[in-house]
Amino acid sequence: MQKKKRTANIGNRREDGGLIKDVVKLVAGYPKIAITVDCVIFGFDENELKVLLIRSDLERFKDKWSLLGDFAVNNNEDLDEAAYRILKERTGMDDVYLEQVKTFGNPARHPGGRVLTIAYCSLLNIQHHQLKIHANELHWHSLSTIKEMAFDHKLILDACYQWLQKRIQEHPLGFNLLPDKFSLRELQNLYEAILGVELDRRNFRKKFASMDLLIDTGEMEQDVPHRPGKLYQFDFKKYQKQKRKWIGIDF
Amino acid sequence: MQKKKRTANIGNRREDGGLIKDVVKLVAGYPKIAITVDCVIFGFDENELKVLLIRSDLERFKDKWSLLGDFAVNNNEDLDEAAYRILKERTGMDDVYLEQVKTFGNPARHPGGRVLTIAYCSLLNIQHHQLKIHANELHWHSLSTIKEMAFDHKLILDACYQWLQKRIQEHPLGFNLLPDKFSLRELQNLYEAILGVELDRRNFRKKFASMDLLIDTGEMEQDVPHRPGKLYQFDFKKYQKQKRKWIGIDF
DNA sequence: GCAAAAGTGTTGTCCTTACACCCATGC
DNA sequence: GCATGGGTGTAAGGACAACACTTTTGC
Repeated sequence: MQKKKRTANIGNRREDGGLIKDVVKLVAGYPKIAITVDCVIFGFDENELKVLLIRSDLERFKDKWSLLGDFAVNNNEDLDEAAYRILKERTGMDDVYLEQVKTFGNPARHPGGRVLTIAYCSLLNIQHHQLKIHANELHWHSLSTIKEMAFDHKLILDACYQWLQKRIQEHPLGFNLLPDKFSLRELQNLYEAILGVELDRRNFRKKFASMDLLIDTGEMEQDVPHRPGKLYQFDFKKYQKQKRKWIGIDF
Repeated sequence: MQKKKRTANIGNRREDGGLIKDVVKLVAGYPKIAITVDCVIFGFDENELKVLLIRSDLERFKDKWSLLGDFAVNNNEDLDEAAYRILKERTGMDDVYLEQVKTFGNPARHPGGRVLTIAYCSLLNIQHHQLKIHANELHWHSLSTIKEMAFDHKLILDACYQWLQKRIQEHPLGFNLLPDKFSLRELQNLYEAILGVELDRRNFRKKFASMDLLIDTGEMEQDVPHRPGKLYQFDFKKYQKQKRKWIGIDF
């Protein structure tokens, strides 16, 4: 509002109606700020949703937990690549599911100055992906035990959790949290843990049976102190083929 | 991978186990890049979804259309505020619906160097919000006529359109595209235009009737060459109260 | 044989879909 | 009076919710 004059110069347009030729100079003339990519990494273990955190190493946030992140976009990498790189560097883990969730830019969110953070959400199977790096007390936390965190990381975590709750109902993301082969009970526990509700076992099984996207491996659970359940795999190929567009109005 | 050594310095952690005290210096030491906020502004007119664009004033993109955006986060403003400011500056419009959609960071997306863009989606009623600024041939385009655009703006536009298609089915966003008082026919036209489908009139009306979120204003359409329809308002207050959490699995 | 979880069907209710006729207005 | 869209109801089918008993295994 009081910056009307500024915008005539700062915007990518000129008042004389001519075209801008030197785009490098144009971009160079603009303010720049620091960027981080932070990953909210969810796992599932002991029927609980877990999140992978480290101890903040800022004096300011002593004893507080922090998401895995790093200053990024330094190199010639896309945002998604930056997120993968950070995940790899910080945990030694590879081949994990990653998706961009939201960008956080509150001017006061970092005590060291303006820092923009692009939050990614990651889902992985705790068994398959052993942590290979253990700096900063990197380990898994039950979601329910997390109260305060460094920076605005609690805000980011909450946003990613809400995103997950919604997303898992519409897309088959959840399988990334489970072993390749899983029982229906494990699958149901996963949904119950994420959504925070109890589901009817029969209806749950019927639902997945009717989708016809689970492959019966012929194998059974091992070493369980009760009747073993069948193990299934999710048929990603089939899902890709038959993805359908939902049309409806519901709010 | 080949940057293992670098990350030990670049990451916000230190190998000696000590805590970082000077956070300002820490942030200052990191690479910074330019940020823009770009707005995909949708309107609805003549039963078509429209989007507000300007002519790019970069020689490089001569004659190409561009989203409304600006270099941002210069001031002490949050991202949402920056988006509002840009909208106001570029169009003179105020009080519009705005939501963050996605951040784009491909290293090659701007010819002038690395520029990160946070895309916002905006919905407004073309009648209510008259354009007050007309620089750069700012005007409304039918979505279907837009082929090429400057930068990766077509990609951003497509992402926002997909976002809108999904979002409008789950949230009462659409009313932002309509006048305060609207007929059921207008509402249905809106949904049909956005979703690209035909809907059954009776079922559509029944659906909204059963929601009980439309207030009958008692007024009727004026100057229509046929039987005038009733005019309704959306009951935002009531909606806020009864928002319910959807639990289901569907993919 | 007991504990613990696997596996399985039916019924009622609700939501969705498909479909056709009369009504009010402008011209 | 005719063209145009407004307004309405019903029946069939599909999805979802609620609910209980038998089976298999480990101990």
